[in-house]
Amino acid sequence: MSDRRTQILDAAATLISERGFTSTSVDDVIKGAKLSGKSHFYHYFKSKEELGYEVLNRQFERFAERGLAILREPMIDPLERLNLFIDAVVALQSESGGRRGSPFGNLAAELADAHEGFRVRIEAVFERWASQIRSLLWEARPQLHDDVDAVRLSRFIIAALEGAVLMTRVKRDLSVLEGIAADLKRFIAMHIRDGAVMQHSRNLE
Amino acid sequence: MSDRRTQILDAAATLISERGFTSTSVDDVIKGAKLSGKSHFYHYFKSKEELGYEVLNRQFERFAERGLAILREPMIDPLERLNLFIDAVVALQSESGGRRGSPFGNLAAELADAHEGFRVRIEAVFERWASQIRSLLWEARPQLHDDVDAVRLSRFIIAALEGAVLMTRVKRDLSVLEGIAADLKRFIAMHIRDGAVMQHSRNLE
DNA sequence: TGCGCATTGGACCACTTGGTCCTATCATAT
DNA sequence: ATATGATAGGACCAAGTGGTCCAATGCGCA
Repeated sequence: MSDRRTQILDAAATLISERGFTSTSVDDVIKGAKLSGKSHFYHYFKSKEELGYEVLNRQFERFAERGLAILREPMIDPLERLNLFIDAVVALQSESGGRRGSPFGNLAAELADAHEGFRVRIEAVFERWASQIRSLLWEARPQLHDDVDAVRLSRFIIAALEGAVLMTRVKRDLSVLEGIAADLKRFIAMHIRDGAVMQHSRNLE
Repeated sequence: MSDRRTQILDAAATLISERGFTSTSVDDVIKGAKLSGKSHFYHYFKSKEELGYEVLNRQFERFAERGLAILREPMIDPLERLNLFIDAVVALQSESGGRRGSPFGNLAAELADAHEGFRVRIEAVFERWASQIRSLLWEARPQLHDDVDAVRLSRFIIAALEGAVLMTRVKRDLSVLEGIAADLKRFIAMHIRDGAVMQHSRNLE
């Protein structure tokens, strides 16, 4: 992929995460990516919409590198991985100083009702995310109560994190996210079978 | 307050909850409220911004009627009230068929970073909401573990509900919200002191 | 040398945005 | 009778929107 293209995508990603999709104009993106003019932009993207879709994809891939990779890590106890994943979400949010949360949550709230194309794509993002957590829970099932509903629990985790990121943004206070993350871990721990021990943390002791 | 004013506010509230604040134009509101023209609108509101603020206030008051009133209900066991409150949020969402969630969550995601005026007002809404839950938890403290942190727990409840509403909107599936609501109740129940019983449900048996 | 893509730069398009201003009509309360 | 506020309707504004088109340059690759 050409250099310019990614440059445009990066600039757009920043702007969209700051101001939302509708409030980010093509001219803003052009300024942000230091292009010479409209023709230059439309040389790479056929419309603003297409730009948005590609930004969404890229953002997901980036997030996948950091967040989902942790969920898949084969050498660590699955439930331990889940905690690390939650920590990663907190860390990601910290980087922007508590502002601009998960780019998916933002776009979801902005466009879920208004723009079907985006809604479907965001749904797919959440689904891949959820399925990764589900398979992790499946892997951890020896340590979990028999009645744990992986579908429901995975949704709960995502919802709690998205909600936490949103509140953190509104309150401009990272400790909100930290507190919720800690509670979420406790909620997950609630599903652990009595007497079950994390396999890896035991080895480490 | 004049009839027209509330008519405009109602139309605006609907439009904003459907398409967001930035994507709702003054002309849209004028059409929605069946006004004769711009001058008619600006006869009642000095700017679109002011309109937005008043819509936010109204929406909060309306929500307060339904949701917060339940939290205050003096004749019901506090923890039972909390469950009823969660049910009310689910019911509210059901009315719009799983679409357009909490108007605060929507506006929060859209404007928290971009528009300080809205951010502050939304923060105030969440705070009043949280404080109502906090005082409920305080009331319920005889039934709760000593180490329950009311501030954190109240935030967790709000975050989980906001996140749940968001996911429900994205997935266009009300059962998502219902599942998360059920899990949230279980999480709250986790904080109940061993042997404690809900005062009122006992009376009813 | 020439082909094709990348880049530059700007004119231009129809349309929408929030907002102002002006005039005129109508009812109601003083 | 008169002032006040609601209603109506339209002209107008500067600025911004996404998007098109064109002409002229680079620039490397065959």
